[in-house]
Order: sequence, then structure tokens, then C-alpha cells
Amino acid sequence: MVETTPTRSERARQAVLDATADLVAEVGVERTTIDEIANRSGVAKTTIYRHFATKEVLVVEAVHACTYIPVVTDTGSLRNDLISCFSGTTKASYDGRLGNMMLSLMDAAQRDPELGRLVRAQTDQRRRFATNVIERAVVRGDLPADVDVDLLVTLLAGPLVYTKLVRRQRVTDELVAAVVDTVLARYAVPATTD
Amino acid sequence: MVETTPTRSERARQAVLDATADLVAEVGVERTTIDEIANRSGVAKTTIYRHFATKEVLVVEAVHACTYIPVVTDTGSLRNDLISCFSGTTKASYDGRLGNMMLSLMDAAQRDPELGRLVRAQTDQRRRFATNVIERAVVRGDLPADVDVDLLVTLLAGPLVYTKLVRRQRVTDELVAAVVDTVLARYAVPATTD
DNA sequence: ACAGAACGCTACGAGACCGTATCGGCGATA
DNA sequence: TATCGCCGATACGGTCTCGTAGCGTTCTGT
Repeated sequence: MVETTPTRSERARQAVLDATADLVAEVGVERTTIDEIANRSGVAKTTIYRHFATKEVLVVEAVHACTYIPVVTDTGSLRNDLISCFSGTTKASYDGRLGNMMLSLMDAAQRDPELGRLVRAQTDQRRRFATNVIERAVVRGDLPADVDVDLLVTLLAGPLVYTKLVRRQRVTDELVAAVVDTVLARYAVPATTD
Repeated sequence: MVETTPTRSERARQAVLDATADLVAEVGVERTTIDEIANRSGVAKTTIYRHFATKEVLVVEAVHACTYIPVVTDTGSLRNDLISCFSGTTKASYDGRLGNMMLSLMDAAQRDPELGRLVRAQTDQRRRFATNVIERAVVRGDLPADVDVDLLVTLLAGPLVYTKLVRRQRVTDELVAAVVDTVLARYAVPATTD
């Protein structure tokens, strides 16, 4: 990692991206305006347009910069790895700015193809972490080889996302554990409390 | 049920509510404008304001009119009743206009208290149907008396809502059955295929 | 048929945003 | 220190949306 002193241009650009992410998290994509971004960031509106062609491009870049990458554990225990994966993803990415902007993003993604791709990519990426954990368990023989991995991920992620986005309740560690244990019960994986 | 000929005023009001619901489903709450509602409904903008004080009130009423009430079955089989409950709710309410406007509604509900209450009420109502089915099963002894009903509903509804709203995939009967069977497996309820 | 209520149409002022133009100033670089 | 590139500030025209006013027309009930 090379530490380079940011140029004036880079500083302005970053300030704009930060302010945009904050604003999107607060008021949503639709109500986010260039003028307000200029106020918040201290960067002149003119300069914003020198960096970003349209509001859409700016929002996409700002959101992209918020992407969270969880720490992946491989303890050899399916249950532990799943709990770690989901509680990490849920806490870090749904509690901060990204969590507050998710609904607005998904809504806006219905009409903006670029945002649509971005949201889909983030969703797929989240699922992939869980998928990897599950596939390792299959290799170990902890799960039957013909398990429907896609369904399994949905059964795990669904209740957590639903709790956060629809019910607007905190996703506690207890909930994560309860979801994992209930779903794994189908495959006769004991809920070892180690 | 008394069949009354709708007055001119009632017809206009209904046309406005219909157009509003259509528009919200198409472009979302934020992009829905009174002018466009006037165009679609054929009702003059002035008249719209004679019926509804603000856009927010109008949207709330229009959405409220879309509420779907599922047919509740009581076959004595927990599995069948759950599948019926969820596939009915999912199909009818998430496939039509209401499905298309859910994301936008939930997003807008973050900032509009009135919409927030409305969305919460609809969510609670949906959950109540499932809760009733489960509680009947507890009374029958098909589920242990100390079952966490709230958690159970979340485990059932979560994956379906997540599939529809986040993954934007169809909620098939097979998925509903798979979710119900997997969750019930925890409580040793056989997945009888009758 | 008639009076009152409700509607449609047009127009309007106010405010919010957008995206651009202009110009003056600061800052990095030689 | 001179120069060139980038930034900040201001202002502008254009568009969209809101909510209201004025006025003629249509419907409804008696």
C-alpha cells in the first residue's frame, strides 16, 4: 500500500463522495441534491460537475465506496462460521451508513439500471460469503452433497434482512444464532454450544 | 352489502386513488406528482386538492386501499395452513401493485411517520395471519407450548420477503413449501405430502 | 326547472433543482 | 516568481412541482 499525499483535486473528490454517502443515508437517493452535497462537502457545485457527469454517476460511486467486506472465518465448524459470517455482515453493513441507505437504494435500483447492477452485485457478494462457508461444509461432509446451497443461503439471510429492513429491529447475536440453528436442524447438524 | 350508485364526487375520488396507487407502484412515492395523478385519473388538479389536503395524505389513503386480506384456511394441518397463508399473501399482495410499491413505501416510511404507521400496520397484519395459524397448532399440541411464535414467523416470512424484495425473484410454491418444511423440521413436524 | 354543490380548465407565484457560464483566486510546479 | 491548472463564488435560464385563485360548466337533488 503506497501512501501518497492526496492532491487538492483528490481531496475535493473524496469530500464530495463522503457527503454524498452521508446524504443518501439520511434522506435517500431521490431527495439527495447536488446543491446540498456542495453545502455539506464545502466543494463548489461547479467543481462537483467537473468530477462527476451526473448525479447518478456520483451516487453510484459514493455507494460503491461504502462496500463492506467481512472477515471470513474458517474454524471448521459450519455453525460457528455461519454465525460469524452473518453477524459480521449484518452488524457492519446494516448498522452504518449502508444500512440506512439500503431501502432507498433498492427502490431506486428498480428504475436505474446502473444502481440495479450495483445493488445486485452487493447482494451477490454477501451471499457468496455464506455460500463459501456452506460449500466447505459440504466438502467436509458436514452437509449432504446434494444440498440446495442457494435455498440454504436464502433461508439464513432472509430472516435477518427481513428483521432489519422490514421490521426495522436490531439484528441481535441471539437472532443470528437462532436462525442458523433452526435452519441447520433440517440437516441434523447439532447446535453445539461451544 | 348495500350497492349504492357512486356519486360524481365518489367517482372522482376513487379515480384519483386508483391513479395514485398505479403511479406509486410505477415510479415510487417520491416521483409521484399531483399533476401526473391529474392526467392519469382525468380529475382536475383543483379537484384533487378539494379531496386531499396534501400529497402525503393522498398516498397514505391510496396505499391503504390496496391492502390485501388473505383467505385463512384451517385444515387442521399446520404445514398446509402455513403454506396456504404464505403463498396466498405472497402471491396476491406482492405480485400486484402493492408488491411493486413496497420498497418505495418502506423507504418513504423512514421519513414520513404516517406512512411508517401504515407500513408497520400492514406488516403486523400479515404476521398476525401466520401467528394465528401457529397458535392454533400450539393449542392442538402440534407445536410445543413454549415455542417462540415471533421468531417462527420471522423464520418463515423472512426468506420469502427477502426473495421477493431483495433478490427480486418470483416466490414460487416450491419455495414456500421448502421454507415451511425446513423451519418446521426443527420442531419435528413431518413434511407430509398429502 | 332550479339552486347549490362539485367539477374542469387555465393561469399564476413561489420555491427547488439542474446544469452551465463567467471570472477571480489560490496552489502546485518549474 | 511566473505560469498554468484547478478550485470557489456568483449568477443565470430553464424546468418541474406545489398549492391556490378565478370562472365557467356540469351534475344532483328537490
